[in-house]
Amino acid sequence: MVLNMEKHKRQAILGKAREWIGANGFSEFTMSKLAKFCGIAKGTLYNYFDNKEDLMVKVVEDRVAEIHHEVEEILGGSQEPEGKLRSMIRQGLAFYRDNLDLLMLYANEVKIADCKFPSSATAHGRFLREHLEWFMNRFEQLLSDMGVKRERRLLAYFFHETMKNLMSFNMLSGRELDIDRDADLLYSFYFHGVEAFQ
Amino acid sequence: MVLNMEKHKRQAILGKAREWIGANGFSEFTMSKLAKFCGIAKGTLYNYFDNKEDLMVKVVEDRVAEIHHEVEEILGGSQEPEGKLRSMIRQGLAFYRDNLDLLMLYANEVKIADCKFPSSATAHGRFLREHLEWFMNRFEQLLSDMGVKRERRLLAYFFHETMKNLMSFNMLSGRELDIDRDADLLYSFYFHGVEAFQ
Amino acid sequence: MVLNMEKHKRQAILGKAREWIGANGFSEFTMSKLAKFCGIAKGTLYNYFDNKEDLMVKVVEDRVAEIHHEVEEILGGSQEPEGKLRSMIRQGLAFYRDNLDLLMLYANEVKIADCKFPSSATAHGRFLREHLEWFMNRFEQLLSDMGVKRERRLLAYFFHETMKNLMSFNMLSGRELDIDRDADLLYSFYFHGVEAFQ
Amino acid sequence: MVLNMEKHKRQAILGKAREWIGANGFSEFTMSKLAKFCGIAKGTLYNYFDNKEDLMVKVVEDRVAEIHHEVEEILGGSQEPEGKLRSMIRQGLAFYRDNLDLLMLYANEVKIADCKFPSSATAHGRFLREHLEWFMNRFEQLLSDMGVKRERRLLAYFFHETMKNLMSFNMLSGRELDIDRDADLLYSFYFHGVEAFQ
DNA sequence: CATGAATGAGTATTCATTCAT
DNA sequence: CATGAATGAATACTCATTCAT
Repeated sequence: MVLNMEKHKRQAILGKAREWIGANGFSEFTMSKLAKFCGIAKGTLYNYFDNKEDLMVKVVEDRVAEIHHEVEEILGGSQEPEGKLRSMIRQGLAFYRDNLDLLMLYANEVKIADCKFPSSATAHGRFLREHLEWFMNRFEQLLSDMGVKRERRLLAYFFHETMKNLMSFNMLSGRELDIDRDADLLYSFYFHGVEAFQ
Repeated sequence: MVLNMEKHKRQAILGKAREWIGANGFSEFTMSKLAKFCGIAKGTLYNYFDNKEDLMVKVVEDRVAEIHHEVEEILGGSQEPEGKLRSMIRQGLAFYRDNLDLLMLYANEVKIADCKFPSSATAHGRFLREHLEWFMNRFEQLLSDMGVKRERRLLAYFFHETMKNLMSFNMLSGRELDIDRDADLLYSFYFHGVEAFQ
Repeated sequence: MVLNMEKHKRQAILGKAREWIGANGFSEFTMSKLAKFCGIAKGTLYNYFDNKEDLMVKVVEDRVAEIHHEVEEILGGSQEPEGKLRSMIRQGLAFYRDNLDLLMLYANEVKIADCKFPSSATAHGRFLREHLEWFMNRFEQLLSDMGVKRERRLLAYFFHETMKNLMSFNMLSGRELDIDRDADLLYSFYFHGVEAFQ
Repeated sequence: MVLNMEKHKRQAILGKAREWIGANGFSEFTMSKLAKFCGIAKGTLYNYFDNKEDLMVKVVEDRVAEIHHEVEEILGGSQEPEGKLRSMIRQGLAFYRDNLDLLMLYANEVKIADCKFPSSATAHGRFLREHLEWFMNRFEQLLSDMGVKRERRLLAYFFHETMKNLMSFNMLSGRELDIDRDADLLYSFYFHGVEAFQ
């Protein structure tokens, strides 16, 4: 019961946190603001989360679990490889559309610096890198199925980043996301390169 | 002479700043830490730079000028379009190899958040975005020369990002940069897509 | 209740601030010193006041409201003009006796400089000047009732200042305030000038 | 020779300091700004003055000497007392017109607080208070000559302050100083009080 | 003497975290 | 469990003063 209630409240807080970050950006995020936004006391947050880092990990955690699940469904399904690739793209675009803050998190927190000096890495940054690792491992298999012979890991990474790049491009240039059009574009670019646009 | 000394010290501080940022990431960067890292007093920094923002812009400024110059040389040269593309890749890789901290700056400071919340944008972030704008404008011409009919702006952005992606990938996975090999890889991926690796 | 406690502490801090300023003057006043003087942490001050300016305005605000009220009562009453003038003097002296720090605030913060350089004016300085304005407007009426034909505004200002001058004189020369005696003195000087002392 | 040069430069710096303070107000005054305004190095200032306090005393010193001299001339002259009083007023108004910064200095630095806590007093504040003391002593004699029987010291103080009050009033209300008119006004007020304006 | 780079203590302010209620 | 007042270390920045050249 209590645990249940606890879980509920925890989830409610996380939802609010996402909402806030999505609306106001990441660097302005503070515990006070979150508490006020949730309509609870600052101290209460610390009953549910060890600290800000912990909360930030949890903010990401379940949505990353969600991706894991969706990716598993697509890659473990019975479509042709190309169909899977297209599905991956559509799912990725839809996901980032609904979780724009994660895009920012990725941009800001999956830091190269953390690789050189892991001690200074943030917990949520580490978490995101672990997910990236998992994703690349998983995606390499698809590339293998598609007959890709070399550099599968790099290409897996490119896939992950290129999708974010498209979202970033849209944001930076004020272009609207159109999943049908943009999924096609991405597929063409990723599979055939610039050549496809000649 | 004195001016020379001033310039020297200014450059020395900027060098140290780059070193620090390269090693520890951007968001942890403070004036106190830099002062200590330089072995000078906090106040001294303010004899050379108006404020933190100013210093951070200066950290980027001259090297961006350097890129501008090199890019102009390649794109304004007499090579075939494909030759130019290859040269751009080699130049870009070499540049990032020598200026690894700029990679982080880009990752951390060309923020999507700043497009949604421009008020919170930093001066050096704006500076980098302006450079990006310039680069894309310039690169679109090459794509046009290569006969690319559609989505040239997006593809220009992809070029810029893909190069950084390769560098990031190397860092994240501990892979060594090999300009010959990696330039070929990038050319293949960018021009022909994943297909080229089948 | 809680609000009550809050208000209490807020008032306690303001009281301490007045005490400190009364004892040490205004230009030396800092948030650190106040915090230490209150025996609380620096950050705590910011739980009660937005910033130093805000605190300094609040230091003055309620007591100025008090003067407003008392002045209205006297000037709006049914005494003869001369009676009103005498009452004003007694009230003013009593007020400054009980709020010596305000004397310093006036001396230091209703700055002539702020008129020449309004950009550098402080919020509490502006506040005090607005009160002065109000007072002069109000007092001009009394002078009119007394049959004063010319220079009423200047004379209103002289009234305000002369009262402060007496207080300052007492402080500077170690003379004790004696309201009966000093009210008479002021009345004589203000109404009849030096002549009255011949 | 050298001493002469030294004295010359010292005076030049003091002149510049007055000019700066008169133009920009007192609270913004810093050694760096003065050095730049003089076109010399910061360190040079310290060859001529022990510290900022010392410089600020010297800024006042000679002009106060000037007043001393003028006051002596008037009070020691052969005019009738009333003539002397009128001369004092005209001389005072002219002096403050030409040395507006001293008005600010008086307002800000002859602090009541310094009487209660002399340890925190500034050197130039002390200097100004000493001058005030001298002035009051000197002026009391005139009042005596005019047949003033009581409260001569207080009235001397009032004289000093009232003159400043008129200047302040002009500044605060944007009124222009007109020495003929304002000297008459002051004489009437000081000698006959408000009564004279009925 | 003149210089001006270097200093460091000091200023206002923020914010993650704790703890008595 | 919930609260929110209190904390204090940290941040960017200033400026009177010193001292090697």
